[in-house]
Amino acid sequence: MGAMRQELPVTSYALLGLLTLGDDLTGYELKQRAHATMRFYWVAPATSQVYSELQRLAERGLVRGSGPARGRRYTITDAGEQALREWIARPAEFPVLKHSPALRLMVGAHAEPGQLREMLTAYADQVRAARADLAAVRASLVGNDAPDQAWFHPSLVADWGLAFFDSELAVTERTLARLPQP
Amino acid sequence: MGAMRQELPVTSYALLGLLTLGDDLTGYELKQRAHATMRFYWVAPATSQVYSELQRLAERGLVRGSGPARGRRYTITDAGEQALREWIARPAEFPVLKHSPALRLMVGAHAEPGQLREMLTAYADQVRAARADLAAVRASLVGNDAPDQAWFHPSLVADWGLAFFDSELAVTERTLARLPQP
DNA sequence: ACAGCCATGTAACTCGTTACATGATTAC
DNA sequence: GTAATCATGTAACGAGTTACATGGCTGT
Repeated sequence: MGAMRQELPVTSYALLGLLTLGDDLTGYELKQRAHATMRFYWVAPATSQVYSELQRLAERGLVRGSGPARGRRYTITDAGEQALREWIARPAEFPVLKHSPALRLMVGAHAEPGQLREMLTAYADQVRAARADLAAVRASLVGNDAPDQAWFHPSLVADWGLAFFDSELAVTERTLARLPQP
Repeated sequence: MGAMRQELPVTSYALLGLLTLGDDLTGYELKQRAHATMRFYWVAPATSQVYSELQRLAERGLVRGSGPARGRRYTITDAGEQALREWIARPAEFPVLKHSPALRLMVGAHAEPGQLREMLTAYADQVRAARADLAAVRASLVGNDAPDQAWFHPSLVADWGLAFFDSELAVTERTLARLPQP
């Protein structure tokens, strides 16, 4: 019967991907996991979206829910794994960055003196906090992150994120040093 | 006459900010400028959105259009500059990254061998191309980028973007080296 | 008993996109 | 003359958000 191969947004594949790591999840747990890990290099969808996305994936036959309506656990199906493999093979979109501190810096000529310094130091603090969160995630993968183990690819991505945060910190400090001193 | 201080999305301020650099622009030119510069750290809005955004900004009194309907040029108003200053002073949102290559890497366990290498080398090429585009923008600012000159802040942002691309390139290569060799 | 977390959804809305339409001007 | 670029929009749509509603379970 017809494959009903409608296009799905990337976030659908992201959630589908989370279901391939570890075991079956409820919608609630999936939302938690997305927030804990995926938010560092993709957006973490709103709670309501996780549920509607799961329904759509179930309609498409890419996940299967089992158990009572409350506490129902979702598993990726063979068709889901197939769809995921096809998505991986497609050319990757170029990353989209929405960098509000940089945007503010661009119009910094209109800021009061000192405002940019404040903004950048606050940003550096946020980056350090995010980096610490991600470092904790990365630490939890240690011991199972060899090339033939389950957390190999997730740990590659976590390291990527850590490098991004390190780069952001370095640039922020370099930029602070280039601003007119108070 | 109440201030009609409705919230605006960040993209509105981004476009408003572009109008403070250089001279008045038509919608068409604004779209070009956004694509040439802003896309590196914010999304470049679709053409149609630029026009509707300009209409909204005009309704709010933040920009003023003058001239015939065709070729009309928009200037930021005093109220617009005020709104921009207030926006700069607000706490900056944490950057949002939608990193499709990293997302694919996360589920790399389901990819055919070699697929990840292909994806990452293709990504590195894209990054190099984007970096070259941005480097050209940066070069055009040289000579007017001292702290008291017009392109000081834009050049800070351009350098930020170049550092981001350099970091991405380095991480991509490091990740390639960690993948099982073919 | 009450707070907080677990768990699932609906409704309304905004942002931003693609596809399309239209026509003028410029380059070759 | 015809292709490309300049220039401005409308319409339909989709993704994703916030606000809200509902109720069970758990710890204190």
